[in-house]
Amino acid sequence: MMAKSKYLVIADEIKKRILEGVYPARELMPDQNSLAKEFQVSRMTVKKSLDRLASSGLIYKQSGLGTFVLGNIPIKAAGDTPANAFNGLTEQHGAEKIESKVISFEVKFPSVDIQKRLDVAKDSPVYEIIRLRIVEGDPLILEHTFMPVNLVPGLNEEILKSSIYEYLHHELKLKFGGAYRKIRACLPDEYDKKYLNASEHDPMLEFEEIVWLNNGKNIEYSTSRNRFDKRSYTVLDVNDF
Amino acid sequence: MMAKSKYLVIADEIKKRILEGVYPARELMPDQNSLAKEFQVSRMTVKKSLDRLASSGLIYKQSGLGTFVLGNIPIKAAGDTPANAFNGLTEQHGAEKIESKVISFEVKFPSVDIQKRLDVAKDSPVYEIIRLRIVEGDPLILEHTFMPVNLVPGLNEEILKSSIYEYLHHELKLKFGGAYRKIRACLPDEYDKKYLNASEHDPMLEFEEIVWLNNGKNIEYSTSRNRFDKRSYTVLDVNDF
DNA sequence: CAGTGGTCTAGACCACCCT
DNA sequence: GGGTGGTCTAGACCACTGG
Repeated sequence: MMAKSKYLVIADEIKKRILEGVYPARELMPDQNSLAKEFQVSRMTVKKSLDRLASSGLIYKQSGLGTFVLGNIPIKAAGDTPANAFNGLTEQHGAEKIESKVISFEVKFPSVDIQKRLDVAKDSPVYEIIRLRIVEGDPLILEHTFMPVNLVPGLNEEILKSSIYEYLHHELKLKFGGAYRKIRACLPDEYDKKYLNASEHDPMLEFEEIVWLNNGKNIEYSTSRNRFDKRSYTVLDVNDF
Repeated sequence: MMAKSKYLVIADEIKKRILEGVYPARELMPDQNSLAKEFQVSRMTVKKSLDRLASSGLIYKQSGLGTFVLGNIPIKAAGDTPANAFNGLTEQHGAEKIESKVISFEVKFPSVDIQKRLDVAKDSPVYEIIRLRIVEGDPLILEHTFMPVNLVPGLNEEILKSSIYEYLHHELKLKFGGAYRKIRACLPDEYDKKYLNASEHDPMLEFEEIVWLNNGKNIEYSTSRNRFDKRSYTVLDVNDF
């Protein structure tokens, strides 16, 4: 295991100083040369640290002027669910609080749509999984997932009841490369009514996604739904030009 | 104006090669040293180009192995609306296709909530604007916006009918620093029914956001709604560890 | 004008992967 | 071992900002 990079250590330290008010919000913080001298590193390394903080929305750099500390974001709350986050529910809430009920677990040949979305041949089997995720006794999300069998050997109900991501990462040693998600509102269907206690006209928030591995192979296509009053998604957008 | 940086030029060229299939999907592309030699730059510069492409989801780099070209994203479509994009509707659709109807345009003292969200004093006036955005004759989005008057002097109905962003950027020379958005589903209210032709039980997709400038000052707090069947939002998430 | 951040270099060492 | 990408350096030049 490699030691933590200098630029990460420095980024953490600067972040700490910002959060503690050592570098106050809405003011300039020390310039890159001073920081480089203080931390005994080259300016490039300091810049890399600042780039990180800038892309997380904590500071804003302006050539010729300096580096501003930005303020807190008023509508940002601790319970927010970032729309770009890989960690499944289990990591977000902790394994104790979460429970998974397997509604359906089948293997089948993929439909034309699923062939396209997972980039698999028509005779290459896929799992089709429907799971209800329950947080602190409250039914939260209904997941409808497809995964190629050849990429996920040995999947079973026991795993589905705990954490698929855990299995993929630690047992199969797979690494995610990225994901593309679509968020929309929709009407409830029979499953939503049955499992999420949605009434006839409760709006549903739907989350459709494709996840791929670091080798480019698609590992998952899924649609997840939750009741409109249970969950929203957040996005941070940082301007970079 | 500065000339385009080398690393941007190189990133564009590599992107072009990927899209044209010179570097085929799901295969390794040339290593950084070869590219550095080809483009007559240092390896650091090539790496910077590749970092850009990696964070846009086009390639994936793995230490010790090489750089993979990733494939197309199946559910990604040309008409997708990225949840992280600053350009208003006008830029997304082109000024000809879009029309804005001003439902309400007022100046008032901010409520306690708005004081917090815009970080303004209680006696510092704010604009409250309700606009209906119509694309190709179709009512698409109902926007409810608050902006501090002192940051946006001279706002008038004429501007509201065309493009606020245009005014902010080109007339007032303001630059956005970032935005934080929450996406959720909700029930239609009277405005939605009246202006977006939502029926009693049509789910609505709501987009709540705060936008700040590069100096950290909050320029806008708004909630926008569209009918569930008219629009969805997309997010690209790239794994970086 | 001096100071800022952005870019770029040539070279170095490292951890990692495959053989 | 040989090749990959990741990090880091010491220094350089640039464009932009402010006084």
